[in-house]
Amino acid sequence: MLFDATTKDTFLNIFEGAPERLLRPGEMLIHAGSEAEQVYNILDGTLMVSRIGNDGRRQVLSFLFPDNFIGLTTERYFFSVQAVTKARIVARPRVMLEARLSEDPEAGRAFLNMVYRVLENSMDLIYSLGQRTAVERVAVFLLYLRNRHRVALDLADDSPELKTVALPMSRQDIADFLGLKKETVSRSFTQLDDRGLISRPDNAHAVINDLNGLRKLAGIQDFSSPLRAQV
Amino acid sequence: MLFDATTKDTFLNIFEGAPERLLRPGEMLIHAGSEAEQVYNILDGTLMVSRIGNDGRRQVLSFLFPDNFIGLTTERYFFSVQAVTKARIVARPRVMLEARLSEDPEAGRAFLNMVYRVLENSMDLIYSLGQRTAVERVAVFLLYLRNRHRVALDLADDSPELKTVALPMSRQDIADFLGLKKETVSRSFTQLDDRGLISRPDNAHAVINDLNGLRKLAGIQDFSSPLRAQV
DNA sequence: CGAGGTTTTGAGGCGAGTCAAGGCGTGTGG
DNA sequence: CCACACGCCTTGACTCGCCTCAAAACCTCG
Repeated sequence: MLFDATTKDTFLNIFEGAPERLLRPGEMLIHAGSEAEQVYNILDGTLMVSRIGNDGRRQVLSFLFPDNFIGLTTERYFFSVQAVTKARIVARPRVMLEARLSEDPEAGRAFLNMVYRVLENSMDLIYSLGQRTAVERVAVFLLYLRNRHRVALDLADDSPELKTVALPMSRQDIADFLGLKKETVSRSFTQLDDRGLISRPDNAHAVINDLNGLRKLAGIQDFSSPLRAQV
Repeated sequence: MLFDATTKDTFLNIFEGAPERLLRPGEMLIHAGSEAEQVYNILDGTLMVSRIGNDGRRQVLSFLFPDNFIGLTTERYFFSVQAVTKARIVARPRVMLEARLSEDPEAGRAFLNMVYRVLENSMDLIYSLGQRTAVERVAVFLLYLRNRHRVALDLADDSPELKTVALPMSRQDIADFLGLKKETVSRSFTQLDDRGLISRPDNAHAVINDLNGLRKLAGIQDFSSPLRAQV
């Protein structure tokens, strides 16, 4: 859930009336190392934040969805951003954001809260990569997507709309996010299916049959933190 | 390098004249889930940020050193902080920080920059955990400590003081940081030693004999980003 | 309907984990 | 000042989970 900005944060109003841009699937929006002159907000579609080593290894840092903010850096981007699906975004010069943040303490606070959420999510990912097994990682991944969907549409936790989670990204993308190989991701899905926790109508969707079972497997309600009541 | 605040950031002046507190090795400063009423700055010693699953698995998120800031959250802490060595810290109410940040845009900017550095470092860790092998992780870990030392003392990259890096934390702590088991950490150190990259005068120190070799192994100068010229 | 790409499944290998023993360093008490 | 005990680190032998390489199944789209 890196880089998100839920509940229509105040600072997002800088994007009102901003110029739109369309991205085709796979199109690069930001190359790591480039100057961070623009910041963006997503209107529609799924994007992907990643970092690529010079030997070709790729780590996906986050998936981005509508209303997510892109631009968490100063000067230069230290990550790349790429469209997963066809996407629609709006752009503003970074200076406009900065002006807004320093003139309005309320916007500054909202922005900082958004950054804290990003940080917390990156810690969740660190925990997954460092401590969880392959199946567990895939289980939390599904819950993570479910939760993204939930907050984006502002739904109740038991809303029937959340039974199905969309998987717009490839197995390779998921693998690079979870620190696994695509074959292992595939096998883990199969295993969750065999255990009766999910079913798969097609490659781009997973249906959650046993939410509590998934949560138990994922070890959610962890971290002895009342904050993270559910994911 | 999570949670650091190098180059004496402006906002740190809230800690001038703040009450000191001493921590014994192993002492808890923050329990995950507790209210974030205070923020801290480290004067002396090494601390450790971690998250613990309810099955006992522990992920160390970051090590903290003098001048590092502690308190990146709103409301409640979603991580624990614990002393590694004997440590001296100063504390201020979080509201004092918030007042400072909203009244002085310059402090706000400095604070945000610090948070961006923390984010960038957590991405480095994510890359390590997701993509690197055991020896590679240990190699970057040594370079990471070296760099912490370098910025803390404001030394040149080739300063002879940086030949030796201190390892105040246990092998278990390192293992939980790098997503490995302590035996694997130990074997990786041995391997770096055998390859002639480092030598180990004692358990709490490593001497870097071949900096370029270590960097090459770590795949630093990665991410096609001019920013990260060296670590 | 066929071609190319993606996903799944299978067989075998390897890197890191597990379990266990031995070494080393530190601190304490004789 | 030495002896011993305790905790931590290292090393060894073996296991297992994920990776690698390869083939088959499935989708998508011309």
